[in-house]
Amino acid sequence: MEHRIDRIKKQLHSQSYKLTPQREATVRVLLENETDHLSAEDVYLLVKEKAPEIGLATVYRTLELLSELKVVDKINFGDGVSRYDLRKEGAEHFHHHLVCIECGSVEEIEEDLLGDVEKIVEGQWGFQVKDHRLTFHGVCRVCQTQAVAASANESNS
Amino acid sequence: MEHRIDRIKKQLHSQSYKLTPQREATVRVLLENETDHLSAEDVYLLVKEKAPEIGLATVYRTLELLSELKVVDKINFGDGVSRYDLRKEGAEHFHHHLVCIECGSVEEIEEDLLGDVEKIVEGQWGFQVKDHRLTFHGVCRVCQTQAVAASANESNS
DNA sequence: CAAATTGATGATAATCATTTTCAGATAATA
DNA sequence: TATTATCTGAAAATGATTATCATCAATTTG
Ligand SMILES: [Mn+2]
Ligand SMILES: [Mn+2]
Ligand SMILES: [Zn+2]
Ligand SMILES: [Zn+2]
Repeated sequence: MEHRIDRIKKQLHSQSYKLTPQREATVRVLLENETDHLSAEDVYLLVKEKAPEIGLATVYRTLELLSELKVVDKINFGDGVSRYDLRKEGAEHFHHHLVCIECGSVEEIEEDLLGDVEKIVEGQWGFQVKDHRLTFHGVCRVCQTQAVAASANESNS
Repeated sequence: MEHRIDRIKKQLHSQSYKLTPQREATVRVLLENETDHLSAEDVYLLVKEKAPEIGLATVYRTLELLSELKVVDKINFGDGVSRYDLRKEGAEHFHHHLVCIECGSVEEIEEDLLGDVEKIVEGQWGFQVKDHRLTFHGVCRVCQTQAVAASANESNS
């Protein structure tokens, strides 16, 4: 944890930005909720618990800054809000997401999986890939089992 | 063109929606600008040219309706607006996009390319894929050539 | 046919996420 | 220390989208 904050601190300094207390508190919240996909408002409420005087605008500014530095990725699942997702340390590309259309759960895939596809895109379209966004929409494991159970229930009622 | 409108008309009717003049005008604008990625406001301004009395709210309502019917896909490239993209006729999945980080151009890929990846996701994650969103961020062919030209220019100046 | 119901529309107001403004703090620099 | 640039919180502004509501047109009912 401290190690990752140090890392981010150095990244900020390398562009002559400072790790202010507000920024540090924000980064800590992101690290402590790494598996979630928090909106700016979500982050704001969590940061307020440890730094009650922080303003919402500062949270937005910090998230924007971390986005530029590629510490976080800004992502949009189609509800009206942007969500901020910590990039795994050393990851070249953004990770993928599985969004369940039944229950709304979001699962992550760390594996790249797109190596071959990117080769095709570079070769066939002459497009130099720097990053990607991939989201699958479908039915998660849990909802599949529930659907099976429901239909079984139906057929013997 | 008329053929595709007929198709959409039937799709609407099958859910007991009507193809009103406003809805038809909106669909026509989408068909006539198939390669673009229009925002609701964009669509509104274009529809106004052929049906000046239409209201913005109706355009939003129509786009929402077409979204439900999977006639269009609502997409978000990270600027603050939703864009609406006609789905190719008979296409099972949404097509992919190449967004240039230099010039902002957006290119489309109709080929699916994700068959293998989806097999892995279904097999390894037990996630039943229904649709996907894939966007590559990088440098388009045009900007690559310009970059080469610029650096060549630099080295012999 | 006349009356009643329904669905769709346009104008407007309301909502809500995000950005901007600005005056005051804080930290870096000379 | 004086100067300068950076950062901050509060509040106002912005801009996209949604909700409201009175009206209209088509459809159904009696
Ligand atoms: Mn994620
Ligand atoms: Mn497209
Ligand atoms: Zn689910
Ligand atoms: Zn380009």
